[in-house]
Amino acid sequence: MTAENRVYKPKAISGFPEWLPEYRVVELAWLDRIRRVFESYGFCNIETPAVEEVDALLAAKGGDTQNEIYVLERLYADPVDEGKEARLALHFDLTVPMARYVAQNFNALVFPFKRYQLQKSYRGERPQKGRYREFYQCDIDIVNVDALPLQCDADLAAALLSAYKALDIPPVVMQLNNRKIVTGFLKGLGIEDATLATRTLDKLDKIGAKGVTDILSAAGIASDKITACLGLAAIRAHDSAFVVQVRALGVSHPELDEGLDELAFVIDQLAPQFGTQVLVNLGIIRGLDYYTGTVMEVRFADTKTFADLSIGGGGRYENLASAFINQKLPGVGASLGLTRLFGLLLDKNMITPGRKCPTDILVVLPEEARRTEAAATANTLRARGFNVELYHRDAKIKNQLAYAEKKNIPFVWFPPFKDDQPHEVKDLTSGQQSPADPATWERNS
RNA sequence: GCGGCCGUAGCUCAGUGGUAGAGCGCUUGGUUGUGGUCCAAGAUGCCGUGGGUUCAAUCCCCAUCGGUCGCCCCA
Repeated sequence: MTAENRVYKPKAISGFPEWLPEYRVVELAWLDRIRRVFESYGFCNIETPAVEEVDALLAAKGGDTQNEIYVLERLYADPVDEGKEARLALHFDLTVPMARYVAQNFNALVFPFKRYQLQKSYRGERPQKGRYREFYQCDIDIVNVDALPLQCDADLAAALLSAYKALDIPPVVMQLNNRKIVTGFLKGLGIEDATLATRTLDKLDKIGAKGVTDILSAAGIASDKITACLGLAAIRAHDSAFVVQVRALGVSHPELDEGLDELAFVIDQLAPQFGTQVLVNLGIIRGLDYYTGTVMEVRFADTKTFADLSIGGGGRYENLASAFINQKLPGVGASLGLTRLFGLLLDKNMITPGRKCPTDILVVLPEEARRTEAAATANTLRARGFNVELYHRDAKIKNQLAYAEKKNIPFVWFPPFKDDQPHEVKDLTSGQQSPADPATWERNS
């Protein structure tokens, strides 16, 4: 082995998934179906650049996402240019770019603005199960000026859940809550540090009631208040029956009342269409601080098989674009985590692979002297809408057939091997072969 | 940013202090124009990288890089 034929051994870059053609074709089909569902609810598509200005991302930051931002730089940047151009970074979600887009095109858009985006997002974090550094997000949002009717929360949740239902995946459940219920409840109890309390309650499933109690009592919260919080977080319902259960805890606050009314409205809108696929779960909080009302989270119904990973979610935000425009723009948005969803199912061998190539017909090359003729046959078939490959070299028929077999090409076309011989087509599934005319042949003839 | 485990052929993995193997895959052949099976032959490895211990390291020790799982946070 000499230095010159030494290869750079390729390796997978952790967190940047890529699939084989037979799986990519499935992913593409899913993207198509999701798109169809979103459009069926009247959402229009936009695409924003992979990058935003760093300052724009930071201005609208939500949570701790800023330390996950990938910054763009030139490998050999000219020091003279330094500082002349705004620093760019890859977007970590699609909500911030959308907010910037809405602010920028404010006069040209019609409100309420309903849009979807199917694009990749980038996060510089340590990858692990179900977590990627480059991943598809299928985002839908509704944004309006000044006020956004609660009906939009229900519509958006319906559009999101319908997208999952359009895919060949195990059953999912959408869990719903309203931030105002949680914050109002905490205020009613007189708990000051709402952030700590909500964040801790959000981990209830993971660390258990004891874990939550330990953390909250260490923060100086009285045990009867902790018990009340745990009682709230334990409430589940498929309809507005949860309101009575919350009232029974004996806490009252105007914000709590507001949240209860809102969530009751949303669940009553969704229950007739989705039944038990929507679930009020007052233990769902979600991390992002900018949510102010409805929050939703989608998971597989079978939490044992798929861990308890969220495969999508979103919520209501009162003023998303305040960093970009002096207008009040409330919205509701959600994201379907396609890459996570796909990756989880792939791990479990639950994705049925598609074909390895789109080719419908392989045209056999009988011998070099008949190449022009065979190429003409291929073109005739292409013109009629078939996906056609002409075998790429003069080879034994056996090899040409084996190629078709390996690539899952369903039909092999035999042009004449001798003058005055008819064309023949072979169905590789059945093995049957019969004379055919390239100008008139149909698949199921 | 922190912790656990792991790095041997394209893939999945065995293995030994004296420089390596299997299965799958790949290439070719089993004659004249026909695949999947079967049979035969063949190619492919700085045993992640750097240092240390040793007569000798793929194996032991250290470091480093990479992978993976978890914490944090999130789709």
